[in-house]
Amino acid sequence: MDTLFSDLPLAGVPRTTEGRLPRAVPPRPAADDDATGSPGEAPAGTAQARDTARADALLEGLNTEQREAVLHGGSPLLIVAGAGSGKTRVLTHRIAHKLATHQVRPSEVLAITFTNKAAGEMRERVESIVGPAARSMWVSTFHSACVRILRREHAALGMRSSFSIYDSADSQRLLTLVARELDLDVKKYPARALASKISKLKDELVDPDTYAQSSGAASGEADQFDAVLSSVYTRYQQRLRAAHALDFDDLIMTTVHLLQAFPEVAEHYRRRFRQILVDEYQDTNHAQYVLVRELAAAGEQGVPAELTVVGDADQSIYAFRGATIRNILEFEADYPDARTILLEQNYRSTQTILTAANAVISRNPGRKPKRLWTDSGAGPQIVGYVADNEHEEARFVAEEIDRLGDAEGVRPGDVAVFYRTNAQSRALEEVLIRVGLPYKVVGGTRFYERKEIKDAVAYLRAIANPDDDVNVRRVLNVPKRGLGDRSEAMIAAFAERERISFGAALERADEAPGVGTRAVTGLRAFAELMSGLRDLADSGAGPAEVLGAVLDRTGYLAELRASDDPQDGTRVENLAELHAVATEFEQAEPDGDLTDFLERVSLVADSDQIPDVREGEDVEAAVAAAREQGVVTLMTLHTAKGLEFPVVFVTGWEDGTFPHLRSLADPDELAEERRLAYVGLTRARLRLYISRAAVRTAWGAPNEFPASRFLDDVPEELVDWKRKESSMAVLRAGGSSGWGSGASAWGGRGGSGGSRPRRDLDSPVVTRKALPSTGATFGSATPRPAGDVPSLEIGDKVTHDAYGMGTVVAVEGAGPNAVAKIDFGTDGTKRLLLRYSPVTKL
DNA sequence: TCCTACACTATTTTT
DNA sequence: TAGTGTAGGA
Repeated sequence: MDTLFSDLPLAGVPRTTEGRLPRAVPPRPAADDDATGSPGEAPAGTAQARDTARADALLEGLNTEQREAVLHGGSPLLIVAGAGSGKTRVLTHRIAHKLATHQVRPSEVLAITFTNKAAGEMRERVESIVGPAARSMWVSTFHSACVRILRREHAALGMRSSFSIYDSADSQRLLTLVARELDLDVKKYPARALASKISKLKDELVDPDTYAQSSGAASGEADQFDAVLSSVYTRYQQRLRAAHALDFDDLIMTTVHLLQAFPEVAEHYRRRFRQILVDEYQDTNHAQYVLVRELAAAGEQGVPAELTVVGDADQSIYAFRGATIRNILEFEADYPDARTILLEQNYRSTQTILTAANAVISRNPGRKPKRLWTDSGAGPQIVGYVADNEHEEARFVAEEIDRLGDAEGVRPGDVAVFYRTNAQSRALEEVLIRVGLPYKVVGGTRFYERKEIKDAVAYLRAIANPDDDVNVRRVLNVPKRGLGDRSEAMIAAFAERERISFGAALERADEAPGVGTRAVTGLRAFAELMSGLRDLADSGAGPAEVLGAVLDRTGYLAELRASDDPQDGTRVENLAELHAVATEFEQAEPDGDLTDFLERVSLVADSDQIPDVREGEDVEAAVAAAREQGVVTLMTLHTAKGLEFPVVFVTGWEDGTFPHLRSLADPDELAEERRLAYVGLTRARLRLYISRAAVRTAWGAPNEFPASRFLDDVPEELVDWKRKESSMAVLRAGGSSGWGSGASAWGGRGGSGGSRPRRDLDSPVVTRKALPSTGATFGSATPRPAGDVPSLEIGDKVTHDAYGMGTVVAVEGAGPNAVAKIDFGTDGTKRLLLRYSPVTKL
């Protein structure tokens, strides 16, 4: 359906619109319109007929509401799109329809999403309908759109156009510098906390001056924390400005301020964008809301752009990052003549799944009623499972995937496993490795957050923007070149005194007081290194070449290659990957310079753009398998938003895991957890599994968790429980009383296993014997009795349940606390606490 | 200046 | 447990 017109020549779309509408914006140059290379002008009648046909075809296969959403015009539109209700389709068809009926030209369209991925998909889908003319639309994330505007208007802001973009790690670094400068107690004011406070202020468009006023800091009436925060914020912002840098939140806030401070700039964009669409509107924060409002305001010509927002308050799961459901709930109040269209028909899931999801979400207070439905039938029951611990849970998942493969031809690529926190992936991974199911973990530590990548990128940033203090200082002594804290502090002090940037001070290192001669030599060498690299970049070398020079000339690569730490091998590969990304960039954008590349890197931290080959994995086999069957996808519930899979496992339904412990006390946070559950459930198309573990090991210690309260909300008859109670619950019930006295009933039992200090509930030796639960000894969180710990020596061969064969390379400690360092070959070298590790001496 | 030992902390995170 | 950051010694 989306490719409906992919075979039609569509050059006529923009051409016939030319001059039809009086526009302040000059017609786009022919280059844009001629992109399809179609020669000559089609006869008007034919073109018109064709356009009409095309527009009509865009409505085919849509339900009534979808059709209305595509056709609506003349006032702001809110599309409340339930999960799986075909929202992207509606959005893309709406754009295509506006184009086909000449209500708008491609260059007048601004479509905003939250992820690059979503933007890419939308662009692709519109392009497949409309053709290459779609390329002159702005389809981008909030942040990219803002960068685009800011680069264009940098002069008005007094910034260089190659300004740096700081990600959250960079801003924390800068905040650490600021905190040190202000002599703050780092325990009392951790950079993390300061960063999050400042981020929130920026989300609310509160600049340092305003905050100084409103917090009372300016008049000395603020409490201590606010006063400190105020001065940190002020200083932080000064340093950003001096470094020609903007953090993520600045991108939005500064753009808003720009539009508000320079009416002629605002006017330009208001004239340009006549059709503004915002996806995932429930995830917008205040700053983004104001940005949209500014852009969609009526300009001097008095006609506001047509605004369409799409969202679902029930899928708002980013309140902790400043998103406010308010924006979507109050849309009609914000835009009084707005029209609201509800999309409730779901095209993704079975009715069983939808009923469960509806039931869970309906418990949220203050929610606008909405019920998803489908006409695709009930489908199979949801399968429930209660495991004794997370390893058992993982084993259940793996076995079930395997079984589905045999019984129903389900491929690994059809399956996704969700969990609340990243740490939960470990148990799952261990088992998947063991049973040989190919998988990938989406999210987690992302490519661009790895140390070596950040180092390399820091060099590039420092080259592109010599005043970028944070990045210059980051690489000053990386790799080690004898420039320690002292030298750095001296230069920083000198820079401060001279009111120049750190980078500029470096150039005059010999003038700086207090720097030893040896350090001066090193500093000078570093300054020369940097200016050599800058010359290279200025001479027109592409990002890949500059990157290559960085890695060579700094000795960074050489140092990694010389290292015998196996991790460093991976680092080299990652850098090679970065180089490949740069090369690709050069090919895709021959005109792009270093700044453009850095912008891409800063704004596209999308992990799934980088093929994630795990350590020790046979690359070719993985790729081949992935191509044929796909791989099981592991990710957090947050990451799962917007995706769908035929088979979905939502694991960890325990109070304390999901809903997360930190949310239990706060009704608002609990409501957000519930929405997260809703998001998770509605990802499933056909088969849905929910599972929980009675005992989960979280940061070292096993803990017992009761069943998630959300489970109570899933109607009983929808769930086929394969196992309804944990072994312990059964034991307890059989013992004396039920839940309440469980802990005491088990108190004092722990001593049986030996001298271990232990909690009363992790006596799995007993449990397992008492109840033949589910088979083989599992996982590593099951401590063995002290006598069972194998005594190992260097050189011993061992086998590990997950990692296979290995050789002991080091042993630390003895008895129950013995730790062995074991080389598992391709799986790397691991440090294992033997008491908790399934290691057997051979 | 660099290395090691210890202490601390520990959601979710589209950009 | 594991990863990170800070403090103190060589």
